[in-house]
Amino acid sequence: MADLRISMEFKISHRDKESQARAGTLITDHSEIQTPVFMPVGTAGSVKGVHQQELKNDVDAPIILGNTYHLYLRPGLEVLKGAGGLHSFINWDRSILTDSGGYQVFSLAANRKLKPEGAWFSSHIDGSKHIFTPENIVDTQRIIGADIMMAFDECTPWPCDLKYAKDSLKLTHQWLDRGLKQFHSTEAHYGHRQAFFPIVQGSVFKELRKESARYIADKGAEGNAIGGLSVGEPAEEMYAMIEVVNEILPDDKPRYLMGVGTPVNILEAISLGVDMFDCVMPTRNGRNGMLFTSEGIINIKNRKWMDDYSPIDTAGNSKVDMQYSKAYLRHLIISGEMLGMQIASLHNLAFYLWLVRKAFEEIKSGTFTTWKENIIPALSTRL
RNA sequence: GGGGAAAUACCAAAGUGGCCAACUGGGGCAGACUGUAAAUCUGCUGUCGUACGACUUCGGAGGUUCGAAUCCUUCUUUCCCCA
Repeated sequence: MADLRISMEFKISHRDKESQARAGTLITDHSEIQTPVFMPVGTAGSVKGVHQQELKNDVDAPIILGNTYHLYLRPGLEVLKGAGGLHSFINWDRSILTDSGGYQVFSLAANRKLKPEGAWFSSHIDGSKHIFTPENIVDTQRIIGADIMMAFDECTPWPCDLKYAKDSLKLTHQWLDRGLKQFHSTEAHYGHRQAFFPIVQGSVFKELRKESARYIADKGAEGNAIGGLSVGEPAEEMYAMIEVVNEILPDDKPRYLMGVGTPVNILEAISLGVDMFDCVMPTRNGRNGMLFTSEGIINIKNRKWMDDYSPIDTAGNSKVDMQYSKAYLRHLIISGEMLGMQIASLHNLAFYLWLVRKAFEEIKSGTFTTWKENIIPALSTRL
C-alpha cells in the first residue's frame, strides 16, 4: 500500500511554555489556516443564516464544515458531482472539512442499525433506507471534494458502559482500517488534494482512550481527531480525556476536537494541545437568542435588554456588533424576524473566530495561559 | 321602533350543576441547546407559599341548590338582523 500522500502542510510556529498550546499554520489547496482554528458548521451546504460572503469578509473563516450524511441525502451525489463538488456548488473557495456521518450514528440512533459492515439509516427526510460503510463514506467525501475527510466512526453516547464503549471502539477501529484502505486506493476528483483524519473514540474511559490514541497514532495520518466528547459528560471528564489522548497523538500533526464547544471549552482544549474545533453552538444558539460576547453570555430574549440601546458587543469583532443595538436585536429575535437570527449567528461566529485568532496571538507572544485565565471569568459570565 | 345573540383569566376561545383555578392557541416570563432531523424544545403564567395546601375568580346584583362559570330573576354592556 502506498504511503499517505502529503495533502496538506502543518507547521507549528509557536508553543506556549506553561501549557500544551501551540500556534501554527495548516495549508490545504484551498486556504492557509492559522491554528488554533474554529470551523463554522455548514451541515447541508450552508452555514445557517450566514452568507458565504459574510463568512469570508466579516467572520474571515478559513475553513467550514459540511456533513456527508446530509449532503448525500440532499441534494444527493449526482447533483454534487454535476456541480463539480461542494466548493463549486456553494461558491466557497476556501477549505472544507466534511464530517463522515459518524455523529449521525449517535444523534439519529433511533433511525439506524449498526452492523459490522456499516450503519443502516432510515432517512430523516423520507424514511428511505441507506447503508453507510467506511468505504462508501470515503467515496462520498471524494465526490463532495472536502479538503479534509473524516473517517466513519461511531460517536458513542453518554453515559455508556465499558462493554459498550469497548465494542464500539473495536468497530470504529475496524472501520478506520477499511476507510484508510479505500482512501489509499482512490483519487481526488477535482484536482485538489484531500486529507483523511481518523477519529479517537473510547468514551470517558482513559484506558480505552489511550488504546484508541495509540491505534490512531500508528496510522500516520496528516491530522487526527478526537470524537465522542461533549455529548453530555461533565467538562472535567472531557478535559481529562483530551489530556491523555494528546499525550499520545503525534505532536507534529493537527489535532481536531470534534463538536466542541463553548468559548471556555475551546480555550481549555487549546491549552491541552488541540488545534481545530467545530461546533453548532454559535449558529444554533445564536438563532435561539444566545450571544457570546466579550463581556459574557447574553440571552437576548430576556426582558432586560428591551431598552438597552448599546451596541451588541462593544468589542466590535464583527461589523454588526456596532451597527445594531441589543434592543433592536432583541426585537428581531422576539419577533421571529430572520434578520435577527442572521445577525446573532454572524456575531457569534465572528466572536468565535476572534477568540481563536486572539489565542494564536497570545501563544505567539508567550502570554497565552495568563490571558486565558484572565478572560475565562468574562466568557462564562451570564449577563 | 321591532326581533335575535352574546358577556369566561393579558388576548382569542372551550367548558353549560360536582372530575374547574377553569381545555387549547396566542401573548408574556424564564430555561435548554456542544462533529445541526433544531428559525427547535421544555417549564411557568389568579393571589400567597419552596411544597402539601390555603384563599379570591368566569359582566354587576340577588336567588335556587348539599354544591353554580354552568339553572332562575334583574340590571349593565356589546354585536347582528328587520324597519
